[in-house]
Amino acid sequence: MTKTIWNKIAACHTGRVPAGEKQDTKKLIVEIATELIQQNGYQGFSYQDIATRLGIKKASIHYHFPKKEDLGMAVLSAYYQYILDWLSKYDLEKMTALEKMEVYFRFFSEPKMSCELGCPMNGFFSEAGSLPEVLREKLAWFEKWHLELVTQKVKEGVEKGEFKKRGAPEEQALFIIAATMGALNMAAESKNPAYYDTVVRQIIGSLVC
Amino acid sequence: MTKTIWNKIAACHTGRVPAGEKQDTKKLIVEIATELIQQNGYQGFSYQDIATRLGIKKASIHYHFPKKEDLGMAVLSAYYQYILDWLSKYDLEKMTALEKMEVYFRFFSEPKMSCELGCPMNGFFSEAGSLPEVLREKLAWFEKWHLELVTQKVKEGVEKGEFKKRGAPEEQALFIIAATMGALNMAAESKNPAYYDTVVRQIIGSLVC
DNA sequence: TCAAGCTTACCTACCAACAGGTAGGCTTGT
DNA sequence: ACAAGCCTACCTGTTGGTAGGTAAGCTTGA
Repeated sequence: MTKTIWNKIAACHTGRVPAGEKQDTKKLIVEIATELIQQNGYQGFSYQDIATRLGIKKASIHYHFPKKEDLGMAVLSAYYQYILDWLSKYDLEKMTALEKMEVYFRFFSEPKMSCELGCPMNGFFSEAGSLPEVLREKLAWFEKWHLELVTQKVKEGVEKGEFKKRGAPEEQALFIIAATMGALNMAAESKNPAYYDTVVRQIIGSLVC
Repeated sequence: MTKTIWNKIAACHTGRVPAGEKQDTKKLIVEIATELIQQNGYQGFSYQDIATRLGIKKASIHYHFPKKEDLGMAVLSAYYQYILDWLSKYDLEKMTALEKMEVYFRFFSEPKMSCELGCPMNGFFSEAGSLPEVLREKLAWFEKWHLELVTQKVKEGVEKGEFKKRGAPEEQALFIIAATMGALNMAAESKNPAYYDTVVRQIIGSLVC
C-alpha cells in the first residue's frame, strides 16, 4: 500500500499511471474524442489532440485504439450506451406520449451531449462521403434505430389522440428528427442553445395541434 | 486570329489555356470545391483533390486562391449568388405565401445544390469549431440573412391567414430552417433524397393547419 | 508596325508541419 | 514471469503554402 503511494508519486514524475486506474484512460480518450468530433467533425480531431489533452503520448492512444476508425466506433458505441442509460433513468411506462417526447428532447439539452456542442452524429454526418465503411454502416444502423424509436412514440401519441395525425407516423418521426438535428446543428454553430429550445417548442406545438 | 488558333493548339501541348477562357478555371475550382465541401466538409477537401480533378497542378490553385480560406469564402459567395439568381427567376410578387415557401423548398431539390449532396452550409456547420474566423463570420451573416428571408414569408403567410400562427414568425422560421437543414443532412448521409421530400411535406402540413 | 515590358496562368521543385501508424523498450502491479 | 500501460523513436504519406521559372497574351509608345 505504501508501495502504491510511491508509485503514484513516481507517476507524477514519469507520467506513468498505476494499474489501478487502468480503465480510466481508455474512457477519457473516448470522451475527449467525442467532444472533439462534436466540435470539429471526424476528420477534425487527431490522436495528437487527444494525447496533448490527456498529457500522454500519441502512441499510447494507438495502444488503446490501434486505428482511428476503432476510436470512431467506440465513440458511437459509447454514445448509444449513454442514450440507453439516460432513457433507463425514467419510468417511461407511466408517461403520456407527450411526456416521453419531452424526455427525448431533454436528452439533447444535457450538458454532456448537448445543444452546446451539437449531436455527435452531426459530426459524422456532414463527412459521410469520406468516412470509413464500417463507420458509415454503424451510423446508418444508428439512424434506423433512432427513427424506429421516435416512430413508436408518435404512433402511440396519435393512437391515444394526444398528437395530431399528419401522414404516416414514420413520416412525422422523420420530421421531428430532422428538426431536432438541424436545431442542434444551428445552436452549436451560433453558440446559442436557445435556438434548440425554440425549435423544440415549435415541434411540440405542431404535434399537439 | 490565326494566331489564336495556334495558341490553342500550343495550349493542347503545354496544358496552358488561352486568355479567352481565363475565367473558366477559377469558376471550375469554386464549383469543385463546393461539391467536395458538400460531400466531405471544409477540412475534407484539399487543393490536391481539386488539382487532380481539373488536371492541373496544386500550385495553380494557389495562384487563384492564395489561402484555403480564400477559396472557402469564394464558395460561400458563389452559393449566395446562386440563391439570389435562382430566386430572381420567379415572379415572387404574384405568389401566395405558400407558393413562395414551395419555391424555397424546391431550391434544395435542384440537382446542383441539392439534397443529394446536402446544403453546402452543412459542410461548414459541423466543423464550426475549427473554422477560420473570417469564414465563421460570413457563415453567421449568411444564417442571419436566411432567417430573415424565411421569417418574412412566414409573417406574410400568417397575416394573410394562409399559415397557422404558432408563436413569433421568427420562431416558426427557425423551426422551418432547422427541419429543412436537418432533412438535407439526413438525405445526403443516407443517399435517400426522398427523406427531404417527406420532411418538406410535413413542414407544409404543419404550416397550413 | 512591331518590339519592350507587363500580366496571366500555368509549371517544377521544394518546405515545414502534421497525419495515422509501427517497432521495440521500460516500468509497474500481480 | 508476465502482461498492462506507457514511453521513445521512427516511418510514410499528405497537407497548406512558397519560390522561382516560363510561355503565351496584352498594352503601349516610338
